[in-house]
Amino acid sequence: MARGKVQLKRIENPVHRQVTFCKRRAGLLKKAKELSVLCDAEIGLFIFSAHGKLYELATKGTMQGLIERYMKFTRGAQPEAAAPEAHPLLVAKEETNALKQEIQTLQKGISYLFEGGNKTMAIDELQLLEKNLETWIYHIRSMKMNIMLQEIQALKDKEGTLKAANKYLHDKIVENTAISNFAEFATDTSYPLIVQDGGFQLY
Amino acid sequence: MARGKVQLKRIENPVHRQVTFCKRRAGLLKKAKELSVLCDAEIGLFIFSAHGKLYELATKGTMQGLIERYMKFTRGAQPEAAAPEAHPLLVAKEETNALKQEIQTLQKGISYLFEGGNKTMAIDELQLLEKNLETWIYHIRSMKMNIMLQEIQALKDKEGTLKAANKYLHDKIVENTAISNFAEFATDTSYPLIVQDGGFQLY
DNA sequence: ACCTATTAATAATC
DNA sequence: TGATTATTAATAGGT
Repeated sequence: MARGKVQLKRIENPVHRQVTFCKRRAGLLKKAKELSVLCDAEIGLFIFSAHGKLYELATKGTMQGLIERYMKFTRGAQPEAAAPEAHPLLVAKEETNALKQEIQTLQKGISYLFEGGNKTMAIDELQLLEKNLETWIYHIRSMKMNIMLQEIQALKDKEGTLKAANKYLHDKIVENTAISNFAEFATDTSYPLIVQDGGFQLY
Repeated sequence: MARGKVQLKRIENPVHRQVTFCKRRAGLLKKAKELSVLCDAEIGLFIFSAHGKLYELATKGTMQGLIERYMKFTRGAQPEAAAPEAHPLLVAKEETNALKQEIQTLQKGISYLFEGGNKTMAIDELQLLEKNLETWIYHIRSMKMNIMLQEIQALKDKEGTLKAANKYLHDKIVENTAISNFAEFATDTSYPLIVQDGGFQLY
């Protein structure tokens, strides 16, 4: 993607290869993060350099957790007859992973908050604050959400009632007109009697 | 990288999100293959879509094999205290407890932050934190709020239209009845033609 | 490591 | 889905 096409084969010059490895590795990790954020996907990625160094990314929880999920998934596809839930050790490890993930989520949030680059704070102070932020946001958000969801539901109910009333009245007019022979009235459809449903979706 | 910058946040529109997921997933897998070929690296990549579907790439051998290599590598890097290996379940439970305690400690911190009694932190650090915290909360909140307020407004608009249509129809009936002497029709008010405004308030 | 000319990826659109 | 295309993003080659 620059100054000349690239051939899809091993770069023979070791210097070029190393440089390209660094650059493309960074690019790949960035792309993986972006995909996970943009599309709500969970991604596990590990790269072994030619010299055996490991680079990894787990977009949710730990790599261990993602690998376990992967194993479970593939095991499910290929039923290899293994009693999964019976082992208390597995259960305990899953719980551990869940907790680690919770902590990681909080840490991710704070790093977003401070990505402006103030490294001057103590780690313990930062960690203390992380949870506070999440907790507070969660409470505020859920309260607001509840209120608004209530209002939306109330309005939707009201809409239903009005539509029903509307249809009832419209029917009455048609019926009435038929009896009275008010022909011009029966054809008066200029007013929007029916309102289309909108396309809003909440989640 | 096209027709408009992309924001690094979850794409809310489900259609856009799905399309982007397909495209970027393809791109990511391609990039991973390229990196492995160009730079002689071994790459394991798995992607779980939001709906749980798995996409994977292993540039050398099977994913299982790569995972094993990964495990071996990380195990080597983090030598887990050899001694208490006697009882793995106990170890796992201890880890769980430690993590729970960590979370609890973090949660306690919120009272520090919002009850004014913390002399242990530097003032300027606190002020910086508060400011960032509020900014972040504001952003999250306003995004959600905007979506919901839009829906509420749309529903209110629809309600207004329906009410107007309702009133128009009702008037027509009254007028029609007066002309036609359908006395019993004019007094038919049993149906709820008018809906009272509810008492919800936001803010 | 930093710079740019280019290529590659892809968001919007049909 | 599958193309098309206008743009942005990534990066190869150089300094």
